[in-house]
Amino acid sequence: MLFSTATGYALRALAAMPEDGTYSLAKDLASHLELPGPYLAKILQSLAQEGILHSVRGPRGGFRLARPAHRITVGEVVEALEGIETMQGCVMGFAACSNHDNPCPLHKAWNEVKAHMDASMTHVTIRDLQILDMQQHRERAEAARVGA
Amino acid sequence: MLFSTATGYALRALAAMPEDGTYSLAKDLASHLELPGPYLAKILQSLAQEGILHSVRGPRGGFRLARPAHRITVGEVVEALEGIETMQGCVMGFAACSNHDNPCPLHKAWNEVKAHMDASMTHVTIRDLQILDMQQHRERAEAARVGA
DNA sequence: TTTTAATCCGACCCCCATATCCTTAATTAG
DNA sequence: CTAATTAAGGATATGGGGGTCGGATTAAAA
Repeated sequence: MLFSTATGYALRALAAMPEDGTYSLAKDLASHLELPGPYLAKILQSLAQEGILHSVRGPRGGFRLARPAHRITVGEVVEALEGIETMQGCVMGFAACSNHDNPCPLHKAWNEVKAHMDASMTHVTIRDLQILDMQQHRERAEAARVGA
Repeated sequence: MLFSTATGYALRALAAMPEDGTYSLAKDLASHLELPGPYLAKILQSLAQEGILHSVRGPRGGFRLARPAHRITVGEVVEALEGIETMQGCVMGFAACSNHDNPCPLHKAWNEVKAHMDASMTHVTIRDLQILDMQQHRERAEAARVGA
Protein backbone atom coordinates (compact mmCIF):
# COMPACT_ATOMS: atom_id res chain seq x y z
CA MET A 1 0.00 0.00 0.00
CA LEU A 2 0.99 3.61 -0.41
CA PHE A 3 0.30 4.89 3.08
CA SER A 4 2.13 3.76 6.20
CA THR A 5 0.55 0.98 8.21
CA ALA A 6 -0.06 3.49 11.00
CA THR A 7 -2.15 5.61 8.63
CA GLY A 8 -4.07 2.55 7.50
CA TYR A 9 -4.83 1.61 11.09
CA ALA A 10 -5.91 5.17 11.84
CA LEU A 11 -8.32 5.28 8.90
CA ARG A 12 -9.87 1.96 9.87
CA ALA A 13 -10.25 3.04 13.49
CA LEU A 14 -11.75 6.40 12.57
CA ALA A 15 -14.23 4.71 10.25
CA ALA A 16 -15.31 2.39 13.05
CA MET A 17 -15.93 5.06 15.68
CA PRO A 18 -19.51 6.04 16.48
CA GLU A 19 -20.65 9.62 15.97
CA ASP A 20 -23.10 9.84 18.86
CA GLY A 21 -20.67 11.57 21.20
CA THR A 22 -19.80 8.47 23.18
CA TYR A 23 -16.20 7.55 23.75
CA SER A 24 -14.57 4.44 22.32
CA LEU A 25 -11.78 2.59 24.08
CA ALA A 26 -8.55 2.05 22.22
CA LYS A 27 -8.51 -1.60 23.17
CA ASP A 28 -12.11 -2.16 22.06
CA LEU A 29 -11.38 -0.65 18.67
CA ALA A 30 -8.24 -2.74 18.42
CA SER A 31 -9.93 -6.03 19.24
CA HIS A 32 -12.88 -5.21 16.99
CA LEU A 33 -10.59 -4.40 14.06
CA GLU A 34 -7.99 -7.00 14.99
CA LEU A 35 -5.21 -4.46 15.25
CA PRO A 36 -2.25 -4.35 17.67
CA GLY A 37 -3.75 -2.69 20.75
CA PRO A 38 -0.90 -0.65 22.27
CA TYR A 39 0.18 0.54 18.86
CA LEU A 40 -3.29 1.68 17.90
CA ALA A 41 -3.52 3.51 21.24
CA LYS A 42 -0.38 5.41 20.40
CA ILE A 43 -1.71 6.32 16.98
CA LEU A 44 -4.98 7.55 18.47
CA GLN A 45 -3.00 9.70 20.87
CA SER A 46 -1.25 11.33 17.94
CA LEU A 47 -4.58 11.99 16.27
CA ALA A 48 -5.83 13.57 19.49
CA GLN A 49 -2.81 15.87 19.61
CA GLU A 50 -3.45 16.84 16.00
CA GLY A 51 -7.05 17.78 16.80
CA ILE A 52 -8.65 15.01 14.79
CA LEU A 53 -9.80 13.11 17.87
CA HIS A 54 -10.88 14.25 21.31
CA SER A 55 -9.80 12.18 24.27
CA VAL A 56 -10.64 12.01 27.98
CA ARG A 57 -9.01 9.88 30.61
CA GLY A 58 -10.53 7.92 33.41
CA PRO A 59 -13.75 5.94 33.69
CA ARG A 60 -16.20 6.40 30.77
CA GLY A 61 -13.40 8.06 28.90
CA GLY A 62 -11.75 7.12 25.62
CA PHE A 63 -11.60 8.65 22.14
CA ARG A 64 -14.23 10.27 19.93
CA LEU A 65 -14.10 12.23 16.69
CA ALA A 66 -13.32 15.89 17.30
CA ARG A 67 -15.52 16.88 14.34
CA PRO A 68 -18.32 15.32 12.29
CA ALA A 69 -16.97 12.50 10.14
CA HIS A 70 -17.72 14.32 6.90
CA ARG A 71 -15.42 17.13 8.01
CA ILE A 72 -12.35 14.92 8.47
CA THR A 73 -10.60 14.20 5.20
CA VAL A 74 -8.31 11.29 4.45
CA GLY A 75 -5.64 13.81 3.50
CA GLU A 76 -5.77 15.34 6.97
CA VAL A 77 -5.15 11.98 8.59
CA VAL A 78 -2.27 11.21 6.26
CA GLU A 79 -0.72 14.59 6.92
CA ALA A 80 -1.16 14.25 10.67
CA LEU A 81 0.65 10.92 10.78
CA GLU A 82 3.13 11.08 7.90
CA GLY A 83 3.61 14.72 7.04
CA ILE A 84 3.22 16.10 3.56
CA GLU A 85 6.49 14.82 2.16
CA THR A 86 5.03 11.49 1.04
CA MET A 87 4.14 12.62 -2.43
CA GLN A 88 6.61 15.40 -3.02
CA GLY A 89 9.67 15.60 -5.20
CA CYS A 90 10.78 13.65 -8.24
CA VAL A 91 9.71 10.01 -8.43
CA MET A 92 13.26 8.88 -8.95
CA GLY A 93 14.91 11.51 -6.80
CA PHE A 94 16.51 13.39 -9.69
CA ALA A 95 17.52 16.68 -8.13
CA ALA A 96 17.29 18.73 -11.32
CA CYS A 97 13.70 17.62 -11.86
CA SER A 98 12.05 19.73 -9.20
CA ASN A 99 8.77 20.62 -10.89
CA HIS A 100 10.00 23.30 -13.27
CA ASP A 101 12.00 22.76 -16.46
CA ASN A 102 14.13 19.78 -17.36
CA PRO A 103 11.63 17.22 -16.14
CA CYS A 104 12.52 13.55 -15.89
CA PRO A 105 10.71 11.16 -18.25
CA LEU A 106 8.32 10.14 -15.52
CA HIS A 107 7.65 13.68 -14.39
CA LYS A 108 4.42 14.32 -16.28
CA ALA A 109 2.90 10.98 -15.32
CA TRP A 110 3.96 11.47 -11.72
CA ASN A 111 2.48 14.96 -11.55
CA GLU A 112 -0.83 13.69 -12.83
CA VAL A 113 -0.68 10.95 -10.25
CA LYS A 114 -0.03 13.41 -7.47
CA ALA A 115 -2.83 15.72 -8.59
CA HIS A 116 -5.20 12.79 -8.79
CA MET A 117 -4.36 11.48 -5.37
CA ASP A 118 -4.37 14.91 -3.81
CA ALA A 119 -7.84 15.67 -5.15
CA SER A 120 -9.11 12.36 -3.84
CA MET A 121 -7.59 12.81 -0.44
CA THR A 122 -9.12 16.23 0.06
CA HIS A 123 -12.57 15.07 -1.05
CA VAL A 124 -12.88 11.66 0.55
CA THR A 125 -13.80 11.89 4.22
CA ILE A 126 -14.14 9.52 7.15
CA ARG A 127 -17.86 9.52 6.40
CA ASP A 128 -17.16 7.74 3.11
CA LEU A 129 -15.12 5.15 4.94
CA GLN A 130 -17.90 4.59 7.47
CA ILE A 131 -20.17 3.48 4.66
CA LEU A 132 -17.53 1.08 3.49
CA ASP A 133 -17.11 -0.23 7.01
CA MET A 134 -20.81 -0.98 7.30
CA GLN A 135 -20.84 -2.77 3.96
CA GLN A 136 -18.01 -4.95 5.11
CA HIS A 137 -19.91 -5.84 8.26
CA ARG A 138 -22.94 -6.86 6.24
CA GLU A 139 -20.77 -9.02 4.04
CA ARG A 140 -19.08 -10.69 6.93
CA ALA A 141 -22.41 -11.45 8.58
CA GLU A 142 -23.70 -12.83 5.30
CA ALA A 143 -20.66 -15.03 4.87
CA ALA A 144 -21.03 -16.35 8.41
CA ARG A 145 -24.71 -17.13 7.81
CA VAL A 146 -24.01 -18.98 4.58
CA GLY A 147 -21.00 -20.77 5.99
CA ALA A 148 -22.92 -22.05 9.03
CA MET B 1 9.98 10.30 -3.78
CA LEU B 2 8.06 7.14 -4.49
CA PHE B 3 10.98 4.83 -5.11
CA SER B 4 13.57 3.87 -2.53
CA THR B 5 16.77 5.86 -2.45
CA ALA B 6 18.60 2.75 -3.64
CA THR B 7 16.43 2.66 -6.76
CA GLY B 8 17.04 6.35 -7.33
CA TYR B 9 20.79 5.85 -7.08
CA ALA B 10 20.60 2.89 -9.45
CA LEU B 11 18.68 4.85 -12.08
CA ARG B 12 21.13 7.72 -11.89
CA ALA B 13 24.12 5.41 -12.14
CA LEU B 14 22.67 3.47 -15.07
CA ALA B 15 21.92 6.70 -16.87
CA ALA B 16 25.52 7.83 -16.43
CA MET B 17 27.17 4.65 -17.73
CA PRO B 18 28.69 4.70 -21.23
CA GLU B 19 27.39 2.29 -23.86
CA ASP B 20 30.65 1.69 -25.69
CA GLY B 21 31.39 -1.56 -23.92
CA THR B 22 33.92 -0.07 -21.53
CA TYR B 23 33.63 -0.77 -17.83
CA SER B 24 32.90 1.90 -15.23
CA LEU B 25 34.19 1.75 -11.68
CA ALA B 26 31.71 1.96 -8.87
CA LYS B 27 33.71 4.63 -7.12
CA ASP B 28 34.05 6.73 -10.27
CA LEU B 29 30.30 6.67 -10.78
CA ALA B 30 29.79 7.52 -7.13
CA SER B 31 32.13 10.47 -7.11
CA HIS B 32 30.79 11.72 -10.43
CA LEU B 33 27.20 11.55 -9.19
CA GLU B 34 28.06 12.48 -5.60
CA LEU B 35 26.57 9.30 -4.19
CA PRO B 36 27.76 7.19 -1.23
CA GLY B 37 30.42 4.98 -2.80
CA PRO B 38 30.24 1.68 -0.91
CA TYR B 39 26.46 1.74 -0.96
CA LEU B 40 26.32 2.35 -4.69
CA ALA B 41 28.76 -0.54 -5.14
CA LYS B 42 26.36 -2.85 -3.32
CA ILE B 43 23.47 -1.67 -5.46
CA LEU B 44 25.45 -2.26 -8.64
CA GLN B 45 26.27 -5.76 -7.40
CA SER B 46 22.57 -6.46 -7.03
CA LEU B 47 21.90 -5.17 -10.52
CA ALA B 48 24.64 -7.46 -11.81
CA GLN B 49 23.06 -10.45 -10.09
CA GLU B 50 19.72 -9.52 -11.64
CA GLY B 51 21.23 -9.46 -15.10
CA ILE B 52 20.86 -5.74 -15.66
CA LEU B 53 24.57 -5.06 -15.39
CA HIS B 54 27.58 -7.12 -16.33
CA SER B 55 30.62 -7.01 -14.07
CA VAL B 56 34.24 -8.15 -14.21
CA ARG B 57 36.85 -8.00 -11.49
CA GLY B 58 40.43 -6.95 -11.70
CA PRO B 59 42.24 -4.21 -13.59
CA ARG B 60 40.19 -2.63 -16.40
CA GLY B 61 37.17 -4.28 -14.87
CA GLY B 62 34.04 -2.69 -13.45
CA PHE B 63 30.40 -2.56 -14.47
CA ARG B 64 28.70 -2.10 -17.82
CA LEU B 65 25.12 -2.40 -19.04
CA ALA B 66 24.24 -6.01 -19.82
CA ARG B 67 21.96 -4.84 -22.65
CA PRO B 68 21.51 -1.72 -24.80
CA ALA B 69 20.09 1.11 -22.70
CA HIS B 70 16.84 1.22 -24.64
CA ARG B 71 16.18 -2.40 -23.62
CA ILE B 72 16.37 -1.75 -19.87
CA THR B 73 13.14 -0.31 -18.50
CA VAL B 74 12.74 1.68 -15.32
CA GLY B 75 10.24 -0.91 -14.16
CA GLU B 76 12.85 -3.65 -14.41
CA VAL B 77 15.23 -1.72 -12.20
CA VAL B 78 12.52 -1.02 -9.63
CA GLU B 79 11.50 -4.66 -9.60
CA ALA B 80 15.09 -5.84 -9.31
CA LEU B 81 15.73 -3.69 -6.24
CA GLU B 82 12.35 -3.43 -4.54
CA GLY B 83 10.21 -6.28 -5.82
CA ILE B 84 6.78 -5.82 -7.33
CA GLU B 85 4.92 -5.23 -4.08
CA THR B 86 5.50 -1.47 -4.11
CA MET B 87 2.30 -0.59 -5.89
CA GLN B 88 0.07 -3.50 -5.00
CA GLY B 89 -2.92 -3.72 -2.71
CA CYS B 90 -5.32 -1.14 -1.34
CA VAL B 91 -3.97 2.38 -0.75
CA MET B 92 -5.16 2.34 2.83
CA GLY B 93 -4.64 -1.34 3.48
CA PHE B 94 -8.33 -2.21 3.65
CA ALA B 95 -8.39 -5.97 3.33
CA ALA B 96 -11.84 -6.22 1.77
CA CYS B 97 -10.81 -3.87 -1.03
CA SER B 98 -8.64 -6.25 -3.00
CA ASN B 99 -9.37 -5.18 -6.54
CA HIS B 100 -12.78 -6.77 -7.05
CA ASP B 101 -16.07 -5.60 -5.52
CA ASN B 102 -16.56 -3.46 -2.41
CA PRO B 103 -13.83 -1.01 -3.34
CA CYS B 104 -12.65 1.66 -0.92
CA PRO B 105 -13.39 5.30 -1.83
CA LEU B 106 -9.86 5.77 -3.11
CA HIS B 107 -9.85 2.54 -5.06
CA LYS B 108 -10.68 3.94 -8.49
CA ALA B 109 -8.23 6.81 -8.23
CA TRP B 110 -5.55 4.49 -6.94
CA ASN B 111 -6.10 1.99 -9.76
CA GLU B 112 -5.74 4.74 -12.33
CA VAL B 113 -2.57 5.81 -10.59
CA LYS B 114 -1.16 2.32 -10.69
CA ALA B 115 -2.06 1.83 -14.35
CA HIS B 116 -0.49 5.16 -15.21
CA MET B 117 2.71 4.47 -13.37
CA ASP B 118 2.95 0.93 -14.63
CA ALA B 119 2.61 2.03 -18.24
CA SER B 120 5.29 4.65 -17.72
CA MET B 121 7.67 2.26 -16.08
CA THR B 122 7.44 -0.31 -18.83
CA HIS B 123 7.90 2.27 -21.56
CA VAL B 124 10.56 4.56 -20.14
CA THR B 125 14.04 3.10 -20.51
CA ILE B 126 17.52 3.98 -19.36
CA ARG B 127 18.03 5.52 -22.77
CA ASP B 128 15.47 8.19 -21.89
CA LEU B 129 17.33 8.91 -18.69
CA GLN B 130 20.64 9.20 -20.54
CA ILE B 131 19.21 12.08 -22.54
CA LEU B 132 18.14 13.71 -19.29
CA ASP B 133 21.59 13.17 -17.85
CA MET B 134 23.26 14.89 -20.77
CA GLN B 135 20.90 17.85 -20.56
CA GLN B 136 21.74 18.26 -16.93
CA HIS B 137 25.43 18.25 -17.73
CA ARG B 138 24.94 20.95 -20.33
CA GLU B 139 22.99 23.01 -17.82
CA ARG B 140 25.58 22.64 -15.14
CA ALA B 141 28.36 23.65 -17.53
CA GLU B 142 26.32 26.63 -18.64
CA ALA B 143 25.68 27.69 -15.05
CA ALA B 144 29.39 27.43 -14.28
CA ARG B 145 30.28 29.54 -17.33
CA VAL B 146 27.79 32.25 -16.43
CA GLY B 147 28.65 32.15 -12.75
CA ALA B 148 32.37 32.56 -13.40
C1' DT C 1 -11.54 9.61 50.19
C1' DT C 2 -10.34 5.56 48.04
C1' DT C 3 -10.66 2.77 44.19
C1' DT C 4 -10.94 2.11 39.46
C1' DA C 5 -10.71 2.98 34.61
C1' DA C 6 -8.81 5.04 31.18
C1' DT C 7 -5.39 8.09 28.52
C1' DC C 8 -0.72 9.71 28.49
C1' DC C 9 4.20 9.23 28.19
C1' DG C 10 8.46 7.29 28.06
C1' DA C 11 11.56 3.38 27.68
C1' DC C 12 12.43 -0.38 25.35
C1' DC C 13 12.63 -4.34 21.44
C1' DC C 14 12.74 -5.96 16.45
C1' DC C 15 13.35 -5.48 11.71
C1' DC C 16 14.66 -3.28 7.58
C1' DA C 17 16.86 0.35 4.67
C1' DT C 18 20.83 2.94 4.45
C1' DA C 19 25.61 3.13 4.77
C1' DT C 20 30.49 1.80 5.87
C1' DC C 21 34.54 -1.10 6.29
C1' DC C 22 37.40 -5.06 5.77
C1' DT C 23 38.62 -9.32 3.85
C1' DT C 24 38.61 -12.43 -0.10
C1' DA C 25 38.59 -13.76 -4.81
C1' DA C 26 39.45 -12.88 -9.59
C1' DT C 27 41.88 -10.81 -13.35
C1' DT C 28 45.23 -8.13 -15.60
C1' DA C 29 49.78 -5.73 -16.13
C1' DG C 30 54.50 -5.84 -15.48
C1' DC D 1 55.20 -15.11 -10.83
C1' DT D 2 54.09 -11.06 -8.45
C1' DA D 3 51.82 -6.93 -7.56
C1' DA D 4 48.13 -4.02 -8.46
C1' DT D 5 43.36 -3.49 -9.31
C1' DT D 6 38.76 -4.31 -8.98
C1' DA D 7 34.23 -6.62 -7.69
C1' DA D 8 32.14 -9.88 -4.23
C1' DG D 9 30.72 -10.79 0.24
C1' DG D 10 30.33 -10.54 5.15
C1' DA D 11 30.26 -8.02 9.55
C1' DT D 12 28.97 -4.09 11.50
C1' DA D 13 26.88 0.69 12.65
C1' DT D 14 22.78 3.87 12.38
C1' DG D 15 18.08 5.64 12.07
C1' DG D 16 13.25 5.14 11.66
C1' DG D 17 8.86 2.59 11.62
C1' DG D 18 6.32 -0.88 13.79
C1' DG D 19 5.15 -2.75 18.09
C1' DT D 20 5.07 -3.79 23.37
C1' DC D 21 5.15 -2.68 28.17
C1' DG D 22 4.79 -0.33 32.57
C1' DG D 23 4.28 3.58 35.26
C1' DA D 24 2.33 8.42 35.86
C1' DT D 25 -1.68 11.09 35.49
C1' DT D 26 -6.43 12.24 35.33
C1' DA D 27 -11.22 11.84 36.35
C1' DA D 28 -15.30 9.42 37.44
C1' DA D 29 -17.55 6.21 40.55
C1' DA D 30 -18.09 3.82 44.94
